Amino acid sequence: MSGIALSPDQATELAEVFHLLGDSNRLRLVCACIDEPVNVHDLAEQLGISSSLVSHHLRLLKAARLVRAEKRGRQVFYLTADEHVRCVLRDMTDHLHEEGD
Amino acid sequence: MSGIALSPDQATELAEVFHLLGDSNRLRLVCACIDEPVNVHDLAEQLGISSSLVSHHLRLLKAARLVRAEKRGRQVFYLTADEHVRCVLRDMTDHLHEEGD
DNA sequence: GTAATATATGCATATATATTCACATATGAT
DNA sequence: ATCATATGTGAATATATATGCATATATTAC
Repeated sequence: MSGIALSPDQATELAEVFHLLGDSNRLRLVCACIDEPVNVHDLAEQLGISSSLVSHHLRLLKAARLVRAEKRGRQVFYLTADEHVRCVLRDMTDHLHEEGD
Repeated sequence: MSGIALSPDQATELAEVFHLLGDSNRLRLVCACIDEPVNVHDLAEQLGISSSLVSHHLRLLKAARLVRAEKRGRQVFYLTADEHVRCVLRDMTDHLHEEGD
């Protein structure tokens, strides 16, 4: 048989992570706070989208534990939480440029 | 600033790949033919879904060059094409089991 | 040629989901 | 207390998309 045989459940679990990274805004959010915590307002400004939308996306990312929230005063700082996802993202972004056919 | 600052275009490009992997059936397809070419019928049987649905998904995966098609007689064998994606998938599936909070 | 099998494809549709807007909640300053 | 700022949330909606079904195309066997 060979290959990686994923059970439906395993596939669903893994696919959920990829699905979250499969939206460009969410992907940019995870990448933006991969090195240090960033607050919602700064994330919104950096991406050029509304804080509300950022918040919506962060809620999903947090629920999947891809990011962690850290409250400081009235601001909330977010930080990419999943070490393995961080690895995958660095890996993928490294290869963004060396793509010649 | 730090973090990985993806331009909207870069994010879209990367997100497209993740988006494709973000469906459990497609994810299983890519994983199933990661080691050796597998034909459509076998893929359908292995996943327990229709050949039509497999074909629909393979078309998307092929368009994004995540898989390659290889025709042999009246069968078409598919093979995971993107070396980097293969790496990510092995990496991710390896960590599926060591997930204790 | 016909028949049978393997893939592909176009259409219809139900469902999911990204986004916006309005409003709510929380925190700090005065 | 009020005001301003930061974040979260709920509903509404437009769009995307996974799937099924019918049908088309290709290839082999006869």
